[in-house]
Amino acid sequence: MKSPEAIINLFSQKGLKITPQRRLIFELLAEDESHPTAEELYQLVISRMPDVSQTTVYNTLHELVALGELAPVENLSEGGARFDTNTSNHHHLFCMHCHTLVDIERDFPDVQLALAEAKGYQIVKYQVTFYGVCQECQKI
Amino acid sequence: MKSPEAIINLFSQKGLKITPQRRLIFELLAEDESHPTAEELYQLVISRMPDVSQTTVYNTLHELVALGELAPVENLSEGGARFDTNTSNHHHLFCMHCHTLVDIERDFPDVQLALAEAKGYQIVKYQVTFYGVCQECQKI
DNA sequence: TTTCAAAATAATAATGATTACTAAATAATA
DNA sequence: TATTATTTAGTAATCATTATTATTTTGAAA
Repeated sequence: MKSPEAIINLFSQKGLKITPQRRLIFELLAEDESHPTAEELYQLVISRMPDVSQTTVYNTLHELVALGELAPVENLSEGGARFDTNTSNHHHLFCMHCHTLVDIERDFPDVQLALAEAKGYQIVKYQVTFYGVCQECQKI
Repeated sequence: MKSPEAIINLFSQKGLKITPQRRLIFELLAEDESHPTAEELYQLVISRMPDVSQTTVYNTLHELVALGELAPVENLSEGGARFDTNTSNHHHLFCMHCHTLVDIERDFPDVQLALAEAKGYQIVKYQVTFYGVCQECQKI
């Protein structure tokens, strides 16, 4: 995700206010690659600023998604929706055992649908998800 | 999905009982390609057999998934998890506007990760999802 | 066929994630 | 500094799903 400063500028431009709670959330997300759920982020937040409410976390996540700086991720794990701080088009590696999600920064240029195959859909993007078992879970 | 008769045999073999409710669910799913949610299937069910409970629908869906005859689908729409009656490895076309999901029966043989790219994961399968706008939604 | 144990059903309550609501606190601007 | 719109925390409400339980039904055995 963009730096906290960049996000702060964006929020200011849109007339959204900068609060200490939001500052902290921006900082936590800037260094995050774990595709956290709202709850996971909330736990992180209150470990540093104990009185922040869930509402604030949900609210800020929604603002970030609305601004296109954060993306909801399709996922199959429990515990709620996950968010991706990497909003560029990329792909995923999913551990079917522990539900960890890892980014893959590589293109698959041959993934193309012929016009007939697209069934009238106007294609915007595609996403490849690899399902497997991560190194840790293979040991178990 | 397999024919109702085939599913009935499977259930019998496993010691699961065949009820009129389950018969109906098997029939509805056999001819379904809409990737329904539990709720959507429940509505279909009660339109034909009004006293069936949600519990029964959820329960039967779970049994089918446990037997590998039905697959939960990753999805980004609201209204709960979707189920796929096509359990073979295939790909999807998703309308970002109306959230319709359509199967694509074609392979992308070049989607392969080199050992280093797999980051220690043991890959089981991969799934390509195309995001776009369906023909109906383009008109709006 | 009747009997019977195991399984399934319907109804209901409980849970977990998320959204809605609201009064009080705060940020940003004049 | 005063003002006003926004944000916050707390709470209740909602939606999808799971758990619980008493009753009913299935399917196999007598």
